[in-house]
Amino acid sequence: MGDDSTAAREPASRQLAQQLRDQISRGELAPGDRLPSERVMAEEHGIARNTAREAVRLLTDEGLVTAEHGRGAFVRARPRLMRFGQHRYSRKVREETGLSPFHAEVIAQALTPNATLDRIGRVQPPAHVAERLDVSPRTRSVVERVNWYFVDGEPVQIGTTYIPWEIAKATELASGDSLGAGDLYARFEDQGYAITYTREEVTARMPTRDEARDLRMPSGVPLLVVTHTGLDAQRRPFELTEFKMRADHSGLDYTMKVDD
Amino acid sequence: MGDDSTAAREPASRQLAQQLRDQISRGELAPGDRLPSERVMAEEHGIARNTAREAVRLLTDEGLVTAEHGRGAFVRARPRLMRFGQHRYSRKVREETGLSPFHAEVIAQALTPNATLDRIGRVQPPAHVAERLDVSPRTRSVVERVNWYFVDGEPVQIGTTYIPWEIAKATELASGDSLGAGDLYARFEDQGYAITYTREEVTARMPTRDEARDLRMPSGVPLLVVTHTGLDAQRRPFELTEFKMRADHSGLDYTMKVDD
DNA sequence: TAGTGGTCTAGACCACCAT
DNA sequence: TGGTGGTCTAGACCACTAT
Repeated sequence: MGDDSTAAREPASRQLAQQLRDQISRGELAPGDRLPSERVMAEEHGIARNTAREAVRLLTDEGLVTAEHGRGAFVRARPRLMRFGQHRYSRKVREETGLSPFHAEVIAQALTPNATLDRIGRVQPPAHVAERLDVSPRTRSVVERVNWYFVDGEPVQIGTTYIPWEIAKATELASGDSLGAGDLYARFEDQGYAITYTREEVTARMPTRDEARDLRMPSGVPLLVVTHTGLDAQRRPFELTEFKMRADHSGLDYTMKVDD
Repeated sequence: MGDDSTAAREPASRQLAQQLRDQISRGELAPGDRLPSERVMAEEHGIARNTAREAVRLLTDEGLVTAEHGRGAFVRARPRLMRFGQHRYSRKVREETGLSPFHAEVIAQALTPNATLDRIGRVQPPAHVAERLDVSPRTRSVVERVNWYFVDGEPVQIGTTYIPWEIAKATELASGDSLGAGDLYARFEDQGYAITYTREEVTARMPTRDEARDLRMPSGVPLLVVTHTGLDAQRRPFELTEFKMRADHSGLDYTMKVDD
């Protein structure tokens, strides 16, 4: 802060946190650098280790720093932000590359994508899914496909796709077999559902412990939750995917026409 | 957890946190309920107060609980989520209601909106703004308008709008006077810029201390950051607004046509 | 093995809120 | 005033990483 009378009223842990924040913003501590150890900072500032520890915690909660057990606390390097927009559903992209939207987007950024089908089954849809897909929530009437998405080997997104059973049955969409060229949306087109509109509902929240573990998320990183509904030319919904993305790796970028 | 061998390996603070999580998800602790005090939980579980405190902290970091100094720790009530979409820029909505996009949206949800112009000035645009507005970053060539948005008296969004000086000069856009009927986008239309396309870039991150204070954000709530660019029919950018929204109050809801 | 962060103890005092 | 969360101390042992 610089102002003595103000600083003196601040708890020691916050003063130390502010000092570290300043060093980071001035570049004295660069991304990837290790902070002094808690014990060292405690001794240097004449405070208890727990107080220094609290300072580091404040910074990890802000997403500025990540602590690694046994190694130290490091200034977070901002990974390249991948931006996903509505053109990931483009037919042209699909036909020209034969790739899924995710693969096309990641390759376009000169990184290495990978996706795996983690789980597939026939389930009762959650209420918000049933509502958007216009199916009954009380029957096992949708196929659920859980996909994990990786960039350079690191998991960055988990996508759960729900497809009405009437559409998916007797196709690769329900069987778990390879989806073939053009991936998911090409198979929908085979069934007469060409994706024409997409509704994207976006929220953010902190991950649960399980989500943080699955996506190897450092603390202080929120989850971006995108509920995507695929609609055909008649605006009939035929597919819903809920994406959970690490907000430090992924963002969204939509360009759309404004309603009249 | 229920599984002794697993639970025994979990630290006491996490075990207590999990127990509280379970009580919340079972409804035994309902939104708004106060948790037992740290001292009470410590005694009941035969642990130190700091250990019970750590359990509560884990829950606040997940956004499940908020602690209030001197009062207690409470199960967070999920406020109604407001959804903002591209129709907030609709000319029809504007002309029929005479309201700004924000006002129209909040009133539609039966809540009370309020917005104030906090600051206005002529500045050098930040690099990402200059790039998107296609103006030079080295001159004081954009008007910056900082608006605060309130729902039922609570601040929920801060929007910073940048307008090229050539467009804003000699209009209410630059003077800080009332914008009149139809608000911002009606004034752009006066200048020959009818909003036709909108580009919306969405990311999420934890708030800084200042942002958390300004928006009175409890810990464990991320910030949704939306960079909106307004484009006319020729896809010329004429305005950029960066919204910072409390992710627990606001979400986004876009429906758009998929690119060919 | 030495050094790091992760967890925990058993206290203490302060700041805030309700009564 | 008594109870709450917020901060702090001065230790301790454990779990993990690197050498």
